[in-house]
Amino acid sequence: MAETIDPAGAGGRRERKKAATRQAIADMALRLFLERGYEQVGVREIAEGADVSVSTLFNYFPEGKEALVFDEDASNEAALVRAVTDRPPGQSVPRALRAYLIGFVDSPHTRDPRFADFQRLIQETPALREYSRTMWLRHEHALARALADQIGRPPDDLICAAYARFTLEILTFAGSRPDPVAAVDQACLLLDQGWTTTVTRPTP
Amino acid sequence: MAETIDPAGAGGRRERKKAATRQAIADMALRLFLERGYEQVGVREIAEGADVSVSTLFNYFPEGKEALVFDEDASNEAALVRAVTDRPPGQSVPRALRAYLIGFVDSPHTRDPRFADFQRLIQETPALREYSRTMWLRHEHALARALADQIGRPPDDLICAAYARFTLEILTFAGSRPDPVAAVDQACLLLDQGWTTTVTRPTP
DNA sequence: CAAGATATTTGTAACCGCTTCAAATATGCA
DNA sequence: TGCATATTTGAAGCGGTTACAAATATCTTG
Repeated sequence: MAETIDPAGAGGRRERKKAATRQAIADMALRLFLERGYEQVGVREIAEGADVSVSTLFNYFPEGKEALVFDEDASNEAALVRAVTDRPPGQSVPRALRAYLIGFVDSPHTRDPRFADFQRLIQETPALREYSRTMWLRHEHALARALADQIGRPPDDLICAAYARFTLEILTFAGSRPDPVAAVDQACLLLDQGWTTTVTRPTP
Repeated sequence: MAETIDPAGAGGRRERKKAATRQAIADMALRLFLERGYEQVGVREIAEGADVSVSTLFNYFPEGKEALVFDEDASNEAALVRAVTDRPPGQSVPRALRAYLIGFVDSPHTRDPRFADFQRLIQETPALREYSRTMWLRHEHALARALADQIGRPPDDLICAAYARFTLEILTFAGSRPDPVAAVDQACLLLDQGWTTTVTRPTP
């Protein structure tokens, strides 16, 4: 089959070149997007700038133009779920999630001015906003199941599903606000009440 | 200037023809979409079927292909806001909104099989789901202001904004569920708690 | 009703994102 | 070295969308 073993990480020359090419494309894309705006830069131009053909570009990013921006961003699902399951003892689920969400809008990484530009680009570009939200919302099921598991309800429990959806939606909401940290805070407060009072009751 | 007075409704021959053309386009589009699926039908074919040029089609629907499906749907903002402001005395805001939302997923209109097909088309087509949600979310600001107004907080109050966003998001959430009525119900329950306990406190 | 001012429709050409495909080209390996 | 396999490439094309100028239809006014 494909893939001669090549254990753990970057081995052959081939792999290295591939990684470099991918990087070159993503870098050029982001550079141009930040310079002149997402819509003002064509995929042909990016390919040109990265010195590859358009075919190659799409070979590396089959998910489309938007994906060029989110290369190696890939917020991972495991961490989200762990935030719930591995929370310090005594800490409530809403608290744990709040802490996790706050990390996205207020952390050392967030205060890097380059990250601010990046964030602004996404927020200003509807296509990127949508794409970002869609990616993030992919974790809905996993979160819902984790929540249900925590309180001993069936994996498809409606309350858990709704709470998961809303929780994830908090980030998109916050992103559209002048003060994202405050927004996350208030939105969490809102959901917190509903969760605790609803969950401490028996299943309907 | 433009528009000789022409009070209240359909006057000249021109207006009538325009309305007819628009209708013909939208009808043909929906017919084909339902028959063979949104992605399997090209805009050129729709124009052909409605006996207009592609230019004309886009002249009537500059918002793009998706808009062909939502012609004269246009859920109106006024009704949403009124659901809050004109609610029966003694009824809470969450109750009023719940009733309004339930109307979307459970009403005589909803049980028309043609509407079910329509709904299924949207739900099955990512582009249409997105478009629909975006349209619906346009009312966020109006709802948030109405809410703030009801409880005497500043128009840009964060809790009101969050509550408005989540409330509107309920419909998209419900749409993705096997039993939308139950979903609306549970989601409303969740938000209800947060609203009442948060709102009955003084501004932070 | 004839004209002229306006609005609408049309065809054409083109751009953009994206896909397909077969022909190079590069790489890894025996 | 030579062959199998990956990768890259260019060209051609599709579907959505826009720009534009040339027809065509409608309305208005004399």
